[in-house]
Amino acid sequence: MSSFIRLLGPLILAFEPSMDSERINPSPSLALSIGRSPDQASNGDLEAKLNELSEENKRLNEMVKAVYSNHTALHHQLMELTNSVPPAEKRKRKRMCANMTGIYTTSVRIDASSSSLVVRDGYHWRKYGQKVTKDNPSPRAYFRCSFAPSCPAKKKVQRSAEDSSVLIATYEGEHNHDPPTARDKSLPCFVSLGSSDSAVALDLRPHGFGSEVECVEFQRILAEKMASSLTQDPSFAEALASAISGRMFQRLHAQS
DNA sequence: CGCCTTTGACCAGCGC
DNA sequence: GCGCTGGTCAAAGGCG
Repeated sequence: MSSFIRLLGPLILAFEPSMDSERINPSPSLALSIGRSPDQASNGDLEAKLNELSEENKRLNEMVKAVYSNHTALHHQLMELTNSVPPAEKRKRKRMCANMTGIYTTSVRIDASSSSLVVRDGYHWRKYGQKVTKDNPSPRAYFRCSFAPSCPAKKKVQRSAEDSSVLIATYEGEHNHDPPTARDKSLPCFVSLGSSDSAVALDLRPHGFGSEVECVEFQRILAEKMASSLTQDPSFAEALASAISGRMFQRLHAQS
């Protein structure tokens, strides 16, 4: 959950609604000229386009504000639920937190029919145990980092009790070595979208990004990955083409 | 042959 | 003290 919020954080910040209308800066690539060259476009047309884009930007800002307020409300609910935990459970959690810093959990959606408990995250893990726990019918698998013998990093993987297609991975301890490959080192997080057999791989190192530069770089890579996945998705391309052609048809219709 | 998973046994902590 | 539960160990066997 925390890693999920951490992932969402930069995105939410990147889309933080702004009340400053001067910051609205429609991309030149969006300024479509239908049926005539940019030289022929009159100031009136450009003004109309600008107004239209401003309106659209305003609508998107409203949507983002709504999403942001929903996120805030959910966060409050989560805090309330956390506070309503029975005292015994509270003590247990407090003890666990005191003894083990750097514990992070993440959920990964997989194929529900798959029995695999593997969460790919770029590291090499060796399974050393499996146990059926009281609160969940599906077994919990215990993994230890096998890349370096002295590495204290561990993880537990278990299917969600509510949704068997979701794997809950709990990471404990820090890796005392670099990720196995140079690619992993330069790419702290990679996200696969679309296919059912894909796994979301997250770098859950407790200290997060080493610097603001790394964070910005991560956001850039994440955006590229998402854009790449979307452009490779035929259904998305089809929807996009449909939206653009619909828009063009509207404009032509309005001009005629 | 080395590395991995599986699985039953064992251990420690906690509540009653 | 006893039973329950979660976490770990280690032997056995599979696989490339």
